[in-house]
Amino acid sequence: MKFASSYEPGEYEADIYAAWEASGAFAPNSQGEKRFSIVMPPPNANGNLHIGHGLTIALEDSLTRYYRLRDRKSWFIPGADHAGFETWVVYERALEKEGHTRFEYPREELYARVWNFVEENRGNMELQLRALGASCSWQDLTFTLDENVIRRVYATFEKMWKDGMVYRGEKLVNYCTKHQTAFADIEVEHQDDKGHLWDIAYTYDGGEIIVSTTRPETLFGDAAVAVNPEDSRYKDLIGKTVHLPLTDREIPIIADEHADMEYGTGAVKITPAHDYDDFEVGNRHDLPRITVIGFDGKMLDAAGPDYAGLTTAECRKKVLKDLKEQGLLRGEKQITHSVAHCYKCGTVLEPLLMKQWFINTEKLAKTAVAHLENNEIKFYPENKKNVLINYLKGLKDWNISRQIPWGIAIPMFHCEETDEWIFDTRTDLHEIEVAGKKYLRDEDTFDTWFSSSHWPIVCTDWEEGIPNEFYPLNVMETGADILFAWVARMIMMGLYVTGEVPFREVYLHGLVLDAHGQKMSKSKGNVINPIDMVGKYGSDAFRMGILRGRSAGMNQAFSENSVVSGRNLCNKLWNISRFIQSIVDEETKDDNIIDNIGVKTENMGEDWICRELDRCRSVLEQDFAEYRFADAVETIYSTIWDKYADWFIESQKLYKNTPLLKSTLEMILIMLHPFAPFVTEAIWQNLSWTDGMIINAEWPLRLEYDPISAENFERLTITVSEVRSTMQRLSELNKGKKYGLLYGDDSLVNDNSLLVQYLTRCSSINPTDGTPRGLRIAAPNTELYLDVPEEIINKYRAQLEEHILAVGRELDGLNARMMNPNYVEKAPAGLVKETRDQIKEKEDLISRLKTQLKII
RNA sequence: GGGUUGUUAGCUCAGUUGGCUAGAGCACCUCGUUUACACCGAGGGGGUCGGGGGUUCAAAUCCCUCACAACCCACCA
Repeated sequence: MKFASSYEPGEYEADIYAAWEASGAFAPNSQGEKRFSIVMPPPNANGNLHIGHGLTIALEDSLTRYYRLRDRKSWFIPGADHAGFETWVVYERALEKEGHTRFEYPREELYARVWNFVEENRGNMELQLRALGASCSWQDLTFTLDENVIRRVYATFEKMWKDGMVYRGEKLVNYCTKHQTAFADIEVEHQDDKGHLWDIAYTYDGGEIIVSTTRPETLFGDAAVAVNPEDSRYKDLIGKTVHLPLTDREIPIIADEHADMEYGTGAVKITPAHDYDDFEVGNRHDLPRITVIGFDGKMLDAAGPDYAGLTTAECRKKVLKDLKEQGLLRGEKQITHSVAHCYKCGTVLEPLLMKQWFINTEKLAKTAVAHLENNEIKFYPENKKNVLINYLKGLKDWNISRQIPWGIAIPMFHCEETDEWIFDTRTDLHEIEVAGKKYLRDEDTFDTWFSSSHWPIVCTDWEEGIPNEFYPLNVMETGADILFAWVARMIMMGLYVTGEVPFREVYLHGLVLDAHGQKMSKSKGNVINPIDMVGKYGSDAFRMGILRGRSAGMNQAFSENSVVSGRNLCNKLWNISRFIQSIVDEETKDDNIIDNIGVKTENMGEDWICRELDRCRSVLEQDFAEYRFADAVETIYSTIWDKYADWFIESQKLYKNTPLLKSTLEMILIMLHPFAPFVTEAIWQNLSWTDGMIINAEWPLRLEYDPISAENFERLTITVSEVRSTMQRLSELNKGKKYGLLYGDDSLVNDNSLLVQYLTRCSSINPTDGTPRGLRIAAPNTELYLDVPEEIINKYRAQLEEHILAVGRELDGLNARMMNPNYVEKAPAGLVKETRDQIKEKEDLISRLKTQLKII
């Protein structure tokens, strides 16, 4: 016997995965006409998978396995991300621990060191992907720093450079003085912080103007004081100059809408080099940009000898003290305002002027919007399309320079003599010579999203002019949280490079929250590790559990209970298989093999299960087409448990149709396989008659059955349930007592009396002798009595009367509906007929129940 | 400030274009060694679908409004 009494996932999973991998089943090697291509959002190469990856893999792998079963050339392309900044932070921390800093090494050496660091830590996440059952084509794994990725990114960048979409601009960037790099707007985390608002007097001949600021240390960079042009208080001052405190500078008072009359004193200091709004104001009024804070977060010489070299915090203190001494500090109040922080170290980001490479996104965004509005990409959930379009319509230029060595070097070289920039791919060199002139490489690297935006292109090896079978991807599955950062950019880049959208459909999953709907975070200590779940309940259980009760785009709690129910299903299926195998073994032993007879239904239970399995198949097909994973899991779950096991297997204990048992078991295994690949394969391998591996099996075809016969069985199940329920209630009145069944003019029960007796576990079953006695079973279209002695029925009387009243209330409701002429006239005919039928049914039921009372 | 989504059983969630008595898993209660399975079997309890209004023969579902929650974007001198 190959089947133990329960399924232990740990004993099978690793071997099964190894067997799949060795067989080459993950490659897109079907002979089918259609294809299915999907890429994995690359997890961090040197990290561990988190619960979100668990969800991603459950979704993507279920799809892949489904389409593989449907005989499509299915290609699930795995990836690994160099995770530029993420990895950099981890590495820098490691360096710090050893007592070093990045500034001790040249960039080339740092790059090599991080490469080794990643290489050493790599492989962990790949093992974890295997544990989750990802059936991805490992030989096609793409690393974000692979040769072909860099080549493609350079080609795009060159094209953009030639198209005039790349420019070098001095703009304010979000700068982390700890990590010493700039961030894109999208990477900035805003937090509400407590701060102070100080009022400072700027004096002029014969008066003063009070400005409010949260950042007095930037005062040295002030280029003007702005007031609102509508503000009558300051009308006469516009055009005059004021003295900038603690300096010997005079700055103009200008009129600009930016100054809010309602806020503070209505006058605001303008510091173009250290504030985004002020930068814009400065541009409008042609103000100088005076940088007073350095990249190390310390004050520069421009702040004056007393302040240069201080940190911003020290400087703020001193400025306030000095202002106070001079009597220029006029007020201080506490406020809460939102402040930009580094999402890694929490340092307050400093807006600093930097020369950076920018992509002009106007054309890219416009093209993307046009294709989106043309419905070339279908979104799940649907509303994300409009969210994306709105974002693209307001998109600003994209800063693609990052000041960290770990990434793809920007292929631009600068000649100091001529101040000219040229494109060149020889980024392994620090300096190059072209036409007798010396050029130095820009030290910066690309924003990771710039290279990641090529993901569908590089993973499918798309090349210009060469037909590519797998591009555009069938679907892009990723987190809703990176809709802007990634999905938007892939669409823009796909269109720019290939002229086509990079994928036909987008499925976005939400955040996986903890059991109480809280965001998981290390600091809260509520992080659930998917691999722990796999160890505890098995990979299949985790996959089904995380898909259950989850819909596109929504942040939803992770419930371990759902994983438990997944585990239970695996065991249930295991035992169903164990039972069927035992029947097959019996027959083999008796040398009574009837395999070659072929699969035929021989009784109504068999027709019924064929109908239910066929319905299940068609619901699953629909669910996969529309990405309704939770519904699919629930459908296959209830088909296996509530239908196949509870009714079909039970009835087969009387009628053994072995060929049908075998073929229907194969069918449920195959239908469950996309979600629970391991247990279905383990069973497939243990069954005596199956060939090959289930991963390569074929999705079931439409099943034939007799619908009338199937419907009869359905009726029988209702009758049986009613008998059981009645018996249970009686048993509460008369402990543990069993009763016999008597049937009257009822061909269904008559023809299937043994089955009815078996399923109801009643003590006997006989035809009535013409005069019915006992308690009539309330199920419709049946004449069946429980042979219960009168005194017990008397005890049951009150319950029965209550039941009749309840049915009567329902009947009243239905009658009221029919009395409404508008309903009869306007509701669909089918529905009205249904109501009529129901009324008849209720009336019949009441009469049956009343019979029970009369008999007494 | 702008936007998106949500509020359904004790908990986590379904409910696809309005239409049977609103469903599932887990939890709960009662009974149960019956040719697989106690990770089991049978039966059962539990919801005026966030509040209020409207449209309709009919609303958990559509519209308005209020409350609460989450997320995203922008911004707060």
